[in-house]
Amino acid sequence: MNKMNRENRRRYLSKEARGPGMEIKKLSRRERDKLRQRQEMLDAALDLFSEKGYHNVSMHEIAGKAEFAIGTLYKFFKNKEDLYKALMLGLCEKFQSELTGAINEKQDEVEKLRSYIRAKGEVFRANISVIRLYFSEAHASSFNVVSGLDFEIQKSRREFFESMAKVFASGVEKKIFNNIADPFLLAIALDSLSNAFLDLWVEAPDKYPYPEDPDTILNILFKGLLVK
Amino acid sequence: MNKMNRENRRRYLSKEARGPGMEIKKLSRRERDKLRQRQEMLDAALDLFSEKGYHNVSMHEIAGKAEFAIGTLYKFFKNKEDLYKALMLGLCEKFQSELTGAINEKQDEVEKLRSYIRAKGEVFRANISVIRLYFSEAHASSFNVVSGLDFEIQKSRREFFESMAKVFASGVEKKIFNNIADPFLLAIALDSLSNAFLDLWVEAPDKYPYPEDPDTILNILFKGLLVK
Amino acid sequence: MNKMNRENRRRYLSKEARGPGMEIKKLSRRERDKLRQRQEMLDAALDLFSEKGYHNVSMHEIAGKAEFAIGTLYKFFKNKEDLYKALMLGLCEKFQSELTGAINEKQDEVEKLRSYIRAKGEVFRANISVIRLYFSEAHASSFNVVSGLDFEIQKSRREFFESMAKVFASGVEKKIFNNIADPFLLAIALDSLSNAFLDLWVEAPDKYPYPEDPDTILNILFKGLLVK
Amino acid sequence: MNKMNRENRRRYLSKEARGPGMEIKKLSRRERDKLRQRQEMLDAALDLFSEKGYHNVSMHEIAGKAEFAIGTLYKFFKNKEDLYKALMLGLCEKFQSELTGAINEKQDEVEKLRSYIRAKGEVFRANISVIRLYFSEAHASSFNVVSGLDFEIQKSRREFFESMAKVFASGVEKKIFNNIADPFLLAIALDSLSNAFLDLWVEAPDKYPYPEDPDTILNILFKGLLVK
DNA sequence: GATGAATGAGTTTTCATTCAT
DNA sequence: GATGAATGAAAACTCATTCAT
Repeated sequence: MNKMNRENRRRYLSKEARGPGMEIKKLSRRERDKLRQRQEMLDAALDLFSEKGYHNVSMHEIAGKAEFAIGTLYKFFKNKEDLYKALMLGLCEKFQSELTGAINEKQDEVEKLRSYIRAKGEVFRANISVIRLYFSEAHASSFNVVSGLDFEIQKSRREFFESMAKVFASGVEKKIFNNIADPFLLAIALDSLSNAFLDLWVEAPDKYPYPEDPDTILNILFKGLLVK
Repeated sequence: MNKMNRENRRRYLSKEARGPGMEIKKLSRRERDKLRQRQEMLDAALDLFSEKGYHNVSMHEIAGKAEFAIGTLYKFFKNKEDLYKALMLGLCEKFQSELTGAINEKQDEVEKLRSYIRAKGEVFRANISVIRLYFSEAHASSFNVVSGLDFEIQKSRREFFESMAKVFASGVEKKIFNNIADPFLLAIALDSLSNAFLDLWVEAPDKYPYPEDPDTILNILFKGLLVK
Repeated sequence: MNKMNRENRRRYLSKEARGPGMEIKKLSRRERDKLRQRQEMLDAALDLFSEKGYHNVSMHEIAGKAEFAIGTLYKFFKNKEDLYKALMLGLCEKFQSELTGAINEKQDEVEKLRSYIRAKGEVFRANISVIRLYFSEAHASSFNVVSGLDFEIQKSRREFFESMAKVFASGVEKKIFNNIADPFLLAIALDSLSNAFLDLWVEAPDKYPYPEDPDTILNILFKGLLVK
Repeated sequence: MNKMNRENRRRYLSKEARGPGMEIKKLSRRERDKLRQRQEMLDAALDLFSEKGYHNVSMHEIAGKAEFAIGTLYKFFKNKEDLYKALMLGLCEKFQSELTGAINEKQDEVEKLRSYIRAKGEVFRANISVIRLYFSEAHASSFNVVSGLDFEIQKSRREFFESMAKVFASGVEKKIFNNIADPFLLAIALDSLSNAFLDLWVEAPDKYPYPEDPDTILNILFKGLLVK
């Protein structure tokens, strides 16, 4: 069952990741249909979970919204938890890869950070409801709704932090940055700082818009607070 | 939830109930009893929710643990959601007031920040499971398990940030701090930074212990990252 | 849960076993009500199971027939299997005790056997549908619908065979019976022989009525088939 | 269900299908294929039902094990009950015919009975799990899981009893047996007696092995229990 | 006022069966 | 004729909530 799931996931994600090449032709119509159906189910589930939270959405509701019979839903996901995990994992990997892309598309270290902050804002803006869901039910888990979800997600998060830590390390090496803290901690710090701004924005979009200029956030790290 | 915790909680809440001055005398025995009963119910609920999460605890379980009849529980809280809200609100106010206390007990601005960081570590250490519960089910809510919870909690959170913003503002005025960002944003930044360290600690207490020395965190703000 | 069940069962069975003494007064009205309700549920279940078989009866159906809410049914029996076990165990013990009584009420060994055969006919006549249920779903189990049911039932059956074996042994000792086989096997033999007649009767009551005269059955054992 | 069993079954059933004489040639390849497929389905069903019981096996499982599509299964058997009936009927006829064979292969009446008892032990030993299935779900039915199963099975059983009754009648005629009871009842009696021994063996194979020597069972009928 | 028995709507999940390809 | 994806009715069981005692 586990194996099956992993394969489903891989197939799904490879499609996700796949560029617009000609590889799409390799999937038979049957397979493409399945993939589309699966995605329709995930989309329906996402809408409902986002709106009402995991425990307040029934499988019947999801099936109904996706316009499939309940049995069909269970053909694709062995149970509610499995569906939730697939949903979250897919989304996290998508977001992570967008942010990683934002870092990689620039050469200069400072530009990488700016690009990251901008991309993060965009990802949030485009996916608020999902992110709310993530924060409300998946984060800080272990004992959570869906235990086990975290392991894979944390891993991918850790990987992301590592790649951002490399940006800081390289900046320090090039003497662009002062060596004020462990690069990994700096990565965490920048992440949390941008989260804080996003949090404000989520709660009061008008009063606290996410800054257009990434330096609004970066300066908190860049300029020393303490007068020497 | 260990014994110490329960006592802390009780101590706090009796203060809560007491209100300012000697008004305690104004409560009749009847009223005091009710208050005690209510607290016993909340304590039981906290233990269970922390352990298993909101949706995996039944009202019967709570009533059982608190040693009251289910009907009595419903006399005090009109439904499960109401009970959950009351619980969370109480806890948040307690935490907020401990952190406010930590700030107020020092004169010097830098010391206030250090004291805050230390206190936050202690609050977390002493209340992990509650905090996990908060993050997993209450945070980023409004659309959440328990809609409406947020309003009061956000208000008290906002108040706290305001008082921390004053610390930064006053530090700037005294030329202790450079004016690198809006004081409110600095408050948010420090909060999020310490949260990030606590997050690391929660996920891997051994690998990422919460720093003994508050300056480990503060230096990320204090020292400028960017080489001038 | 197990403990609770056992207590329920004991309470139930002691009532079952209890003679018409004054002990009944010891039960509060509350307790008597519970017992009556429980019995109403078991009665409804018995009717339905007998008619349609274990797997073709739903808990809702049982609750409906007994005129209780489904939740109430689950207050009394933790699940469908538990209900079935309680039902079967109660019936088996009741039957066993009737047969044991039939044996004990006579002094003479041959009379004991006759009394047993008569009593068995009566028990069957009065409880066909139950017995059909027993044969169809509980017997020859181990891998059956309700594994574990057997242990207690087999035990009580074994005990019954032992007491019948004693009748044969005592008959042999008194030189009433020839020592043609192990008394336990003779008990088994008589049981199976009477079962065979009952089987015939069940399948074609008119063509093969269960014999009025117990000797019709007994003679198959009593008189030697083989010409010496 | 071991390999030997499957082969036995196949051998038997091909005979079944063949019918008497060389009619096998009359079946077209198409028809022979169908018959083989049908048998493969029944074999798979038998294995699964024996292992888990009627209600715990799904049609999909059966189709899967038989390596046919579910639709194909439904081409052969109009529903699950129909499949079950066909399976049981086939098995009963097989067993009945083996026992009839055992009787017919001897001349002497006493030897016929001995041969029957031995054969019955062998049939049981080789088919316990099926027999358990039969006892647990099919026996004493009509009102059972699968109503209607019984009619044909009872008919074949009746036929068998008739042929055994003839053995007793003929023995009486030859003055080998005393005329202690109706020959049909004697047939029933011997059947039930051997069942009882098999029952003991099924429940405790070590404690109550089915007797090597058929006379252990026969003597209960042969020798008179009652002292004259 | 306290109690806890009773309620029944609602949840997840399974599986026999159909029918378009 | 074979296939197996899709269906949806139905089952077991839970639990927030009510209300008669």
